[in-house]
Amino acid sequence: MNFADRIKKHSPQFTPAEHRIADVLFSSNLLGGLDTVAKLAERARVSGPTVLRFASKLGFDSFPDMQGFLRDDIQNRLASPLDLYGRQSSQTGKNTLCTEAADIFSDGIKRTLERIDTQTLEKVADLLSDSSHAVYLVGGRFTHHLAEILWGHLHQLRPRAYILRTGVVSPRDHLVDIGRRDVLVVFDMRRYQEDIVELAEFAKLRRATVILVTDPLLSPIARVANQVLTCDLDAPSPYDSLVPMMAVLELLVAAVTTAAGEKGRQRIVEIEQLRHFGETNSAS
Amino acid sequence: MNFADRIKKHSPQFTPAEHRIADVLFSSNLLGGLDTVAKLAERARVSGPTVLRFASKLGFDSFPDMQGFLRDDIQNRLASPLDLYGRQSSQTGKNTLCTEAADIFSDGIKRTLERIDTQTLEKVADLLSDSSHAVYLVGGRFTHHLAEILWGHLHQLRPRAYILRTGVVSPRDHLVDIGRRDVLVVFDMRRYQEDIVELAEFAKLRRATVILVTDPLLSPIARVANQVLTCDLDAPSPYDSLVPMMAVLELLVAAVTTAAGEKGRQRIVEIEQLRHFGETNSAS
DNA sequence: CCTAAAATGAAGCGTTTGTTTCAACATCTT
DNA sequence: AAGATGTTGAAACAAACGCTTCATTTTAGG
Repeated sequence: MNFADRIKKHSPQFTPAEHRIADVLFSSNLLGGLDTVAKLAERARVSGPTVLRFASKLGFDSFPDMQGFLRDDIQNRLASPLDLYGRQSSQTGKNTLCTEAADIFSDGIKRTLERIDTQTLEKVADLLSDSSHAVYLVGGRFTHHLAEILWGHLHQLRPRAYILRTGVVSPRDHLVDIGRRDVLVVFDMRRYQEDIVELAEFAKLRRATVILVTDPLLSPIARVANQVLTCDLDAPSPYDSLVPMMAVLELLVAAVTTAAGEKGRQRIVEIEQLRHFGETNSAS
Repeated sequence: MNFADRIKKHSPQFTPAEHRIADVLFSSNLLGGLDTVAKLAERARVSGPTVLRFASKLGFDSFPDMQGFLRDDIQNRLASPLDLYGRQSSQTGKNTLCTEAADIFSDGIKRTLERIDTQTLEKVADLLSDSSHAVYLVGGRFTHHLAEILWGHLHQLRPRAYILRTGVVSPRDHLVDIGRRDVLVVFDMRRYQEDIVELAEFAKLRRATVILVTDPLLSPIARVANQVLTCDLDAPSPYDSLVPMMAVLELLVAAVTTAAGEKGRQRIVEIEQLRHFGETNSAS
């Protein structure tokens, strides 16, 4: 139930002063409820305690408690305009799950990419394309695969790009060579894994540059990261979505490709030649 | 000038910690700014003073001053429904790469998901949720990682889901057990790899059901596949994009989660318990 | 490598806040 | 009219807040 409904539900039990508070709230799109008790009381021409009784009558344990609920409510309302557009189009089409999913994904990507500022993107692209230092990549349970994919692209564009895997040599051991001017790219979304956090902290200890790709709740790594890119998680399933993070990844690839320039192109040609050499050798 | 523009205007002068605050604000539709200094600081993983310096850097006399401005700003946004659309105009082609990329990705996803018809989706979801047969997953050079991710989800929802990797046991050898009622999911996009094609043909020979996720140019596997899902490839870089394919993958997860129903939920609980058991055991 | 400058957070301060108590007031009942 | 019931705000209080100071850490330049 949203906040407005909650007020309407209890309005029969309101006293005159409480009705005045409700009026003030409605006339401000409920936003007046985010002010202080004193300010709201003044606007409704009632006293502080009356405002508090109002909040408690709505079933909240405290005034800040009510404000928290109200914030969530308003956040929903700010996010919903897209829902309206989505529902309109879904009436013409048949298949709700697909169109709904498309809207969720599009929305997540748009918000995620809009959040990225040019400066950060350029800085990250520079760091990833500069082959005078090494780049290490690592990710968590699911995000590891994104690290692998970025590695696949990065490897084509520049030398000294390494992926950290759990294997015979542990990621931590692999990082033993990381140094001052090197870069560690970490993909970490919620249920932030301790081992990944430790890894990032170790890299930071070695004074490496840490680039973090995470969700808006921010991995603990954000504290030590030099550059942070946040990606929405909204999915049509109960799980978190990797789609916006994948979009960010490919945006980075695009930026790095540009930044790598001629050097990168030459390297791709070399790799191509090497691959054909291998194929013709093993195929025969 | 609205609040978002004000942040963007000052963002070049931001320190890393301040950038993190900006990220948290944007990812909450700026609503996080109405919280207390301490709460906002905690969410951005910075200290209180940093939040105050952030507010003062934006030109506000105090934090409550900033909140007042922000409340007005949000009220304006609530009054006019054109929210996301209006934001582009306030920037007018500043960071074109990001907005352009967002459009490319959104379009790719929308076209891809609109193409999927309900029948195919349901059939695939049924096949993937039915644990009376085994499900094998495989992918190419890049798409392998998508197969891994789908496996990660599928494994949580049902038994007998296997990923084919190149290792000590080759994918081909691993498939030796595949039978009439089993399912092979293949991710294959252009530069269709021969080994993957052969694998699919082998599975078909064994009369298994083949589900193919590919690009609109269609992998050769489409000839033998029982169900085909096509995904656009348009990326902001010269490479092919995996974003729409990732979207399809997560759509499948959503559909399978629904189809798996109570059985799937029980399995998740079991896995959770097992994981905690392992943690408490190894942590001590 | 070292040093100057910038960035950041811990601790503490004074203020404001939300909250409680209780007396004054209004309204309704008999 | 007098009491009972419900409503309201002034005052006092403890908790939480925003804010300042300053030492520490981090970064950048020679």
